[in-house]
Amino acid sequence: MGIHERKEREKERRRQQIMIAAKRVFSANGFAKSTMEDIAREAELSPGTIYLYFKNKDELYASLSLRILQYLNIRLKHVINHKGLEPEEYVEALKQAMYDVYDFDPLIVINMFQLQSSESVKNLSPELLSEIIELSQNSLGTMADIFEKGIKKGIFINHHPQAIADALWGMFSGLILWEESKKLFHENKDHLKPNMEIAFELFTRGIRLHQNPALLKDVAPPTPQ
Amino acid sequence: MGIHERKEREKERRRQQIMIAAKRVFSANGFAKSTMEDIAREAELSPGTIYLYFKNKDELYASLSLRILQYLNIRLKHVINHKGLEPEEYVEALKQAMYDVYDFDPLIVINMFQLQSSESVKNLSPELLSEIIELSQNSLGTMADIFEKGIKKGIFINHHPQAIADALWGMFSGLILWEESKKLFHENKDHLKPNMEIAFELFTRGIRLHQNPALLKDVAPPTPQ
Amino acid sequence: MGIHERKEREKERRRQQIMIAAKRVFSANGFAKSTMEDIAREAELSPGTIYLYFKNKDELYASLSLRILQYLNIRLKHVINHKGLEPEEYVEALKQAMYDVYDFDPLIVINMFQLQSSESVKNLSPELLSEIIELSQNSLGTMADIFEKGIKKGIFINHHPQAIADALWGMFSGLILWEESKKLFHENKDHLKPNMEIAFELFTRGIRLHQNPALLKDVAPPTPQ
Amino acid sequence: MGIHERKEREKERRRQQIMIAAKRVFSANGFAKSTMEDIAREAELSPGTIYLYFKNKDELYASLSLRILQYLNIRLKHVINHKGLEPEEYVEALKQAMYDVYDFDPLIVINMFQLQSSESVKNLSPELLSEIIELSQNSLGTMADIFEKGIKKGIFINHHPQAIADALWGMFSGLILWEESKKLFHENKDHLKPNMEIAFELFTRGIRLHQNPALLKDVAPPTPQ
DNA sequence: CATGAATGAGCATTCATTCAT
DNA sequence: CATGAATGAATGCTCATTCAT
Repeated sequence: MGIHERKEREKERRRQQIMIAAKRVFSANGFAKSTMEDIAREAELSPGTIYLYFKNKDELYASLSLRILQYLNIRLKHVINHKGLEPEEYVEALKQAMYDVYDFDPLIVINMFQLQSSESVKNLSPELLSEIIELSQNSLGTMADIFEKGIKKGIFINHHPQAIADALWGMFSGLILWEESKKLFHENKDHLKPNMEIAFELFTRGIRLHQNPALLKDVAPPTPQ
Repeated sequence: MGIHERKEREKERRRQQIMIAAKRVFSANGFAKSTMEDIAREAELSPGTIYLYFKNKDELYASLSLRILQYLNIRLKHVINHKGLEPEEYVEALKQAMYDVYDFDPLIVINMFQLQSSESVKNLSPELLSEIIELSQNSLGTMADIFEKGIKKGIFINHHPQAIADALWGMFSGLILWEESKKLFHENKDHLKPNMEIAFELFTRGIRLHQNPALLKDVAPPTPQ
Repeated sequence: MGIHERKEREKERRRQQIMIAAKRVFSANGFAKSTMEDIAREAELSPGTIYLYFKNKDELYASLSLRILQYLNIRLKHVINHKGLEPEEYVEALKQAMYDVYDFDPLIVINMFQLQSSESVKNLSPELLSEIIELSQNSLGTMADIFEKGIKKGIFINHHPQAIADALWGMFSGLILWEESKKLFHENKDHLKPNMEIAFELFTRGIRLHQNPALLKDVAPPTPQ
Repeated sequence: MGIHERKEREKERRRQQIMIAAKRVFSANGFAKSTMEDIAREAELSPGTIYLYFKNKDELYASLSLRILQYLNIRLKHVINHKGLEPEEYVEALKQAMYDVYDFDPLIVINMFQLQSSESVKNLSPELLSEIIELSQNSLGTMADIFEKGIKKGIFINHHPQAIADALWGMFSGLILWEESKKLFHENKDHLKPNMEIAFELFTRGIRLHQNPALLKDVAPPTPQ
């Protein structure tokens, strides 16, 4: 391994170190209430060092979104590359991929929505911004591909695949956000996984054209009162 | 009407005026990048005046969430108070209520999640905070009540009603957020309503134990290829 | 006097107060080593207040140059408006005007040259910049007009009037700068006035076509040794 | 040549390399807006290396002034050592020396005045400071010697020679500064040399007791209007 | 009540300087 | 010697908040 390559690797490690610290701080305090010094302290670096790796606070923030998108994208690629599965199996794999994304970084999905500020977008380098855009398009596109398989096979409901993908992703991220805010206000323990399980089940039931009676066995209707 | 009452009314009008301005500014720039002066200018008031009506920036921000929750709560009360409907009809009314919430204030749902910061919560008056908590619990509880009706009647899938309500709310707000961020990055026109329509359809299909063949007529499966 | 007018006047007073403080601080420490807090302290104001009156440090700095240019311009206008003088008398009045400029603000002429940085220019508002440019052109133009009178009358040497004006202004400001730096290094007391007196005498002797023997009486050549 | 001597020479080359880069950067951006990294990049060295040759930014800056003073001093020594010239010829040689200084480093004369900051002086090593002081005294003294010759011969006006030298130096450096600032603001092309030519002519006319009619041939008065 | 000028603590960012390699 | 990553103190600037009018 050349000296250049080692340096490059070291540099990447630093970026990761900073991003991990930033994730923690932003997740705990939100963007506005997190200071670069907080993040530096968490990363056990000096404030100046952070600016060697990230142009500014907004860009550091956005990089966290990029990171989760990259992971999502990779996981989705894996799913779609797994040939010869039935549509139902693809959806199951998709669900698992999304769970993994959640496990990879439960809170950070929130951040993607905080990029909502057009002021923030101004501070991002065009490269970073376009990378985020491309990855999010790719990811949703891959999800849509999965649904398209089922629709073509006549197993899933005949809606525009992209709309189905949007609905799933919206539900997924919305639930995470929702649980987070419940945690904040209601101090409830995280029962997100179970909730998400239910949501996914409802969703996949919803897209199937023909319900599988076997799936209903656990949810037999109560005796009407 | 007494003079006191008139004053009270006038005061409330001012609060509304400020909140409307705040909504616009926060929606456009996010919490961190919005200044009190921006809001004051938008409200055609002086910065000082805002502090006569709201304790601080965090509280003004949180008040927006309270407002949408109040509206949601009222609409949900209306639904549940409408006696004698079938569960399916309740769900349909619920959907309509949520659309109305979205129409009432399309962007502000986002704000509720920006309260994520525990730093922000510290700056809220206990009254405001508990009001928010109570209203959100009430709202979700009412939604759960609706689903419970269907479950008891054996029409809906037998899951904990609260979990179903959470899933629906997560999906609803997640979609709004998702569409917002798409607007920002992809400059797409808002096809949120259609997307939300599809999402709700999938969701309600998912909770029903027996699919209504009539509902499938528009979505007949394509001839398998 | 209307309330608006009084406010305007108050505002102008503040600007002056800040500029006086800024002049002192910049003169003592130079641009780089002067901090906005230093200036605020000197002005007995808070740092934030300065930014209500000046966009940034560069603009505050440049405003000092504008101020001296405004004064110079006014004084020069007075000279040229004084009709019916002989060219020699105009030059004498010009000299006096420049002395007054020097008395008005001995050190600040220096600042005009520190604007030398193109980086600084980028931070100036276009209005301020163009005002500075216009005033300096006006001032030099007026000076040139004075020399032109003498040239037309055949009393002064026939050079382009603007070049003569440039030479005079260069000499004037150069001497101030030179004395300043001598003060710094040599800790000499200010004998600028006498030096400037001599410089002006040499200069005016230089532009006259026919020397007035009377003027030489004080400077009779020493007996050759 | 010993190995030590070669090393010494190599070291000196590096110092020159850095100073040339520093000159460019400081001239373009001024002291405040120039960073050590800018200079390092311009010198194709690393920031750390600069500190092997210069104690700090202020000292690097001051060294530029020292350099020009050294050159000026050498040139002036040459003039005064040229025995047997007439005073007029000495002045002509002096003028040429100053032009050469200007050619050697047109912009850097400016820097000498930026040392105006007493804060900067604090950061200089006493040796450097005293060297600057000594050289500037020497240079001006040498110039004074030249004028003294003419005064003693009864050719030049009988003023204190040092005052005449100051006037000339002030005029010279002031013109450079003035042209520089005109370049910045007015975007004029550099007609400094012609302007300086005129200034010198006026000056030397001014110091001569008896005007040489031959010198006026190019500047015959226009026919009075 | 309303104002908006003033505040000053707070923060993002810079950059001269250092030092391990 | 040379490097350049890391430092962290310094500083320009912002902006939530106050308060005299």
